Amino acid sequence: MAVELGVSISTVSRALKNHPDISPELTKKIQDLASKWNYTPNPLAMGLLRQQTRMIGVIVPEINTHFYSSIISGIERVAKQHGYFILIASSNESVEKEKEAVANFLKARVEGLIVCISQQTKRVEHFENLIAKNTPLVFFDRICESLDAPSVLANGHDAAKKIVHHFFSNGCRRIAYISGPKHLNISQNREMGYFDGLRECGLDYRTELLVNCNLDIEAAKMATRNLLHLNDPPDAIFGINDTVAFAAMIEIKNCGLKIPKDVSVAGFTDEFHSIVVDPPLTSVSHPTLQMGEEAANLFFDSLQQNVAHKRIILPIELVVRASTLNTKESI
Amino acid sequence: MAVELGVSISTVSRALKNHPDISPELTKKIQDLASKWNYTPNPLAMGLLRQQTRMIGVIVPEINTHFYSSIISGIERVAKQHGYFILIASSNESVEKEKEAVANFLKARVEGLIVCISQQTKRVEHFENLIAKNTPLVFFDRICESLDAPSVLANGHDAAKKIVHHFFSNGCRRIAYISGPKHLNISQNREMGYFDGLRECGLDYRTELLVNCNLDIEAAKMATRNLLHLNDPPDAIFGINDTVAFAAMIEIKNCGLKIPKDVSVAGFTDEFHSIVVDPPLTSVSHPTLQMGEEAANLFFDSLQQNVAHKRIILPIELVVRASTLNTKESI
DNA sequence: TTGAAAGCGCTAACAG
DNA sequence: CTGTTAGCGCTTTCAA
Repeated sequence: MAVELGVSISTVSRALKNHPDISPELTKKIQDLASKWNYTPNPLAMGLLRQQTRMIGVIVPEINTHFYSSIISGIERVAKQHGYFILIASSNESVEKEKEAVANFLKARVEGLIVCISQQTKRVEHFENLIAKNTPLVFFDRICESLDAPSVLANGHDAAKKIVHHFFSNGCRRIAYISGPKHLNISQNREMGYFDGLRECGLDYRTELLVNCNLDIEAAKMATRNLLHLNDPPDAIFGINDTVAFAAMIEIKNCGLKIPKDVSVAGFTDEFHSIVVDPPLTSVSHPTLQMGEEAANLFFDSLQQNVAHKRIILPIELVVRASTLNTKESI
Repeated sequence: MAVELGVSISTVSRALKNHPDISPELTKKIQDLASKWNYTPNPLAMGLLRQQTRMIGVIVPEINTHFYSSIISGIERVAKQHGYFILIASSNESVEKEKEAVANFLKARVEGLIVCISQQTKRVEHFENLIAKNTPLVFFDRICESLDAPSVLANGHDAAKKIVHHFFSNGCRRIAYISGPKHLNISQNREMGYFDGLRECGLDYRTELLVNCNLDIEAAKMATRNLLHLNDPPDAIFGINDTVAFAAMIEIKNCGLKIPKDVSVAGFTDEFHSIVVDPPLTSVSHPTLQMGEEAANLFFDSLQQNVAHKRIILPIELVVRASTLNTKESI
């Protein structure tokens, strides 16, 4: 401490925060010395005193996908504005790892959590505990419907509906949807949109064209293969996310079929990857950065407990590219 | 504290760490109560006492790319094994943001840093300071050659050489290399490999076929366009990383040329994206997860200061796919 | 075998 | 205007 070179310890503390009680000259002298030694207050001491760590725990199913890593970017950006750091853990789609991550974060005394639940997560005691303890908790994308917590989602219902309409107006009549695990809200929302879309287009819902599969490449490839081997195979496939959409594209090509001539494909995907695949993929924009930012905003809102638990539903936009642009013979 | 329900505060502390001085029964009683209340020691108090935070700062140019996010995964994995957390900041390829991140991490009292420098970074005082203060510092992928710090790299020299040889044996004779900023070690290493490869194949180095560009999509597209508009345009392009390789693919197609018939393409890319583009991209495997793990290992080595500063060079592997498989007419 | 007390770095009453 | 003191939660000598 700068005690040595002037006065007492608390004077320094006060001077550093421009306390009006300290004489301007002294204040200046102390501040100069502090910046010369580039002193910064020890956050551990502060944290201990105030019982706050200025850290947020973030749990995602995977770190190394564009989707989650851009959401993390978004969270990081607003966390930084508030002078907070984020700690990141990935559940690898496993409930056990998710629970473990929650426990670790609690040990580390994060001030709250921002999470996207794992594919496996059905029981949610580990989150109920947090809510009971009044720990700020925000969900994004995949949320726990049973829990009263703030959350951010993309409008999957609208997305699926728009895609069905788009397929229909390009002549597709046997529209398939590869969905995720049934219990996930994202699966359900998009399913509802799919149903509504079909109905509005006057198409019948055919059970075999809606498949639920795990959200990984292999499962999605398998699902695609099964669809293509139906007696009356689909002429369009909508994938619940980019993993699924890309897997479907790979598999369609493997079967010697052409996109979009034989099968149209669309999915939820980010700009860059949609362009880079061939043919460019018609997709619904996933507003990832914004989702991260909104999630972080909700987090800081609930830190200050100044709001009811909001659910933010982000609008999506259909971006039409070559993977669906065709006129099917059935027209 | 569990003082209330038994004895004194230091007894509890000891019991929790199975100190031999405490009677077994008391120990058990205390531990039971602790786990019932699920007590965990406050890391802030511990940190304050021991002057350690068990946090590592990680700085990457971007979070939301597969390359960096998988490296982060790798770092996270071994950090977790050591009971450490990682804090992440992205420089967005800007030196200023990089410096800011270093300063923030220092304020947060991380125990050290693991970093991949930004594209802009030429002057490195902000890192020299760390080394002077004996703060553990590890570089990966893009390193500061002038600094004596442990680091992990992929073998870019070997990669470039292998790619040139592969191009050559498929009949390519006008092999271009789109490199990054000259001052980056990754640009240089791959350039050297490019030169060596050309020499070994008996090809002349032609200045106009080696271009340095910034590592973003637009710059890479522009560089590709320029190459394609040469009087004697290349019949093969090697991109320094995936951003560049994909940008080149997009641009080649935009010009109405076929891959690989007119121009072969290869780059440094991860498995998944290489497969998903069309045609599948011949590429050098980027051992990202491993790079992250090794970086973290080096970090913990230098925390215990028990080693000389190592440089780890990870082997790479050429994976041949359709983007280069052809027989050029010149054969 | 256990308790008391100091101290990690800092802030904020409370005194002067 | 400035100094003293207590205390945030914990470990660790030093005493008992």
